[in-house]
Amino acid sequence: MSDTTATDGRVIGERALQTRRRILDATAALLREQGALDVKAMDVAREVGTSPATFYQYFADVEDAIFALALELPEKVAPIQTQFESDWSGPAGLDLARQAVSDYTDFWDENAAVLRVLLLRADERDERFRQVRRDYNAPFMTAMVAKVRSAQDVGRIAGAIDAEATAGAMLAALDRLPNYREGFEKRGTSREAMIETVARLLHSSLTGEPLS
Amino acid sequence: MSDTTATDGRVIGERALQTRRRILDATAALLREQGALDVKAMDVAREVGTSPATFYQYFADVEDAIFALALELPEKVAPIQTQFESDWSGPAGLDLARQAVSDYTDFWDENAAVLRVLLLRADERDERFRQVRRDYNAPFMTAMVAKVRSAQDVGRIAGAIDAEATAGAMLAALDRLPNYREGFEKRGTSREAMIETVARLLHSSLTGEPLS
DNA sequence: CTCCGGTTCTGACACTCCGTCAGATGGGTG
DNA sequence: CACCCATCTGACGGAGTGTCAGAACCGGAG
Repeated sequence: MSDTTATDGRVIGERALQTRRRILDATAALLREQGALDVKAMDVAREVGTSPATFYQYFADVEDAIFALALELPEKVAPIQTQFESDWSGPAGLDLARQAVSDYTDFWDENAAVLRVLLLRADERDERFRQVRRDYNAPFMTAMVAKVRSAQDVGRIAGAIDAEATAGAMLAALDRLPNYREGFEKRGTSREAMIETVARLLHSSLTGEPLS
Repeated sequence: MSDTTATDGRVIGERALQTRRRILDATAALLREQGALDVKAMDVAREVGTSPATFYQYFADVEDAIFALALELPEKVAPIQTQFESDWSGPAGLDLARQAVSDYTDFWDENAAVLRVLLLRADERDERFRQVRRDYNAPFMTAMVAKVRSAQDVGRIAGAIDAEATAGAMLAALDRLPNYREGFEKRGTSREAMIETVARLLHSSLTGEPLS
């Protein structure tokens, strides 16, 4: 699975790799411009300046191309995931949380179109998208669950709290709020205020330290 | 706008209303079964046992039909929204929060397919879906923002916290977690544990009372 | 330089779906 | 029963889908 292949299973060479890449880039661009429901294989082919048949040489359909884009996300997000692994206790921890939330928000802004399809198809129970969502989420979840558990160990967070659910709720906030930012800004909540607040919620919910 | 019309603007009668309804129900069913990217106008027509032309008499395309389904959500969710308006302070408040979270989760389970498209298209900046999302969200947001503000007034929550962002984060948790439930259950977190935890997070974040 | 063999690309096609119309259908009313 | 108007649909031109067989391309080998 580590070699990239054509739809017939053939391992592809340098020239083909470049074509495949141009198709992926065009798919990402159209996804951003037109939304997930409107991207046609033929649009992508036109955009790349190639024949539709070429598109089908590399991807079974548009969803398959978006899936390939989604496969690239876990790797891209890895540096941010490590930020969630450091110790967030104490006031310095709040700074770390701020940075992490800010970076994650930036990441969302850059990859929103693909992330939305990834989440949508995973929510719709498509197994392969679910697998990618797991790969994508797992490091965040593991890191955040560990924070909650260790706060529970020292009695800072009640045992009745479920660590997984807490981590999931925080990830939910991180994943949906970038989509609301524009609305927030219209009503006077700046990006910074949003990040500050979410960072505090994360910090408090994960470490059990008071919401200062 | 209060009368339901055909695509040519004509106000429609009883028989047509029933046809329209059957089309909407079939759309909802296919949406649940196949996911948003795969529903074709022709599939819907086949499902209803009618000609495709009939579909286009009532809806411009599949998205338009889903939009009509989304329009029905704000009304359906109203009873749950009022639960967010009561006073959640004190331990009795936690009970109210539990009930609200539980009901909202049920609502999501029943309307997941349409909700997902509503959020997706609104996130993709489609203006009419945005409008519906606003109508849908506003009562939740208003109620939750008010809770945070009044907690801030009595000094329970710091002024550096943004009330809108807090409410948004909680709504985010409510909107995404139902989609993760299956995964949670596989890893040992029951629906009840999830609801309990989210209820506590909401209660604590919105009232400023400690995460007990 | 030219020819060769494998790789990559595409024209052409059959099929399905889209979206529109003019006209057929049907059920309520006098 | 006959009419009328709301409703439905057959039929069509156009666009997108997906598949081939063969054309174009490219990097050696001679």
